[in-house]
Amino acid sequence: MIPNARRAILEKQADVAKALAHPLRVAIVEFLRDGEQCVCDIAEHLGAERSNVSRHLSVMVGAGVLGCRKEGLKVFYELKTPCVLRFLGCIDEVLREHAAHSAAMLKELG
Amino acid sequence: MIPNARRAILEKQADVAKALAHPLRVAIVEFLRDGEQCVCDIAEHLGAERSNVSRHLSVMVGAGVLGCRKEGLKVFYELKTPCVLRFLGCIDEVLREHAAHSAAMLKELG
DNA sequence: ATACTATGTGAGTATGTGTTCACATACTGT
DNA sequence: ACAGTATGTGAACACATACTCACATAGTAT
Repeated sequence: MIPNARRAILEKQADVAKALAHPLRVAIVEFLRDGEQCVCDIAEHLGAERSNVSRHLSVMVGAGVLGCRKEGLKVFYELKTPCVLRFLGCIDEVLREHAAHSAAMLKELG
Repeated sequence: MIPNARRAILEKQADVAKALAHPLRVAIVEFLRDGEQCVCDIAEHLGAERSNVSRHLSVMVGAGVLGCRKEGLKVFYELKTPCVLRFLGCIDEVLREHAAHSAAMLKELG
């Protein structure tokens, strides 16, 4: 049985993972790899609706993954910690491992 | 605009993140830190329904995060790569950063 | 064979999420 | 003041997800 305090932390941990649990959000994080960007440029880069991008961005801000800064009309979003990129690195490692395993299975079948 | 091949990869990356995007699944990964466990022991440890745990486990297997092994009546699940734990480490780092920022805000207010 | 245990799955329901549209807000510039 | 641009948000809808229950399957043991 898991104590109550632990459950609260588990939820926060899951929220951070959720922040990356959508293709557009992964793409946004990668686009922000080289520095802050405004909503309109992010939306154009993704080829997505601005209002939709705005929502995805606020999800990630809420989880603590992104920070933002207002400047005139525009709002610039940036990665809040570089470890988010290592995060993506871990994901890719899982995918590579998964792909390697599938390839081995295929070879096994002949 | 994002090319089609890239979109497919983004979905897989998001699926891996999704695999960790639930409190029970985070708890399962942490429980498997020290080695494989069967469904019934995982369910008991979490205080959750077996059928529910079984579903969560197959989500993670599908994403390439877990692997499983049958032995008699029981099925043992284990982490497929140690990088999943570094994954959790990154999450905790985001949370610490987030908490530190909130604490600084509070101090700012006096 | 029967009884028992561990696991997985179909169906149904409740809840959450993603997307779009229209509109509100906030700032810039004339 | 006005027009124009960037961003955010409420409402509505479609869709996905989580959970529970009941049941099926597969293995063990007597």
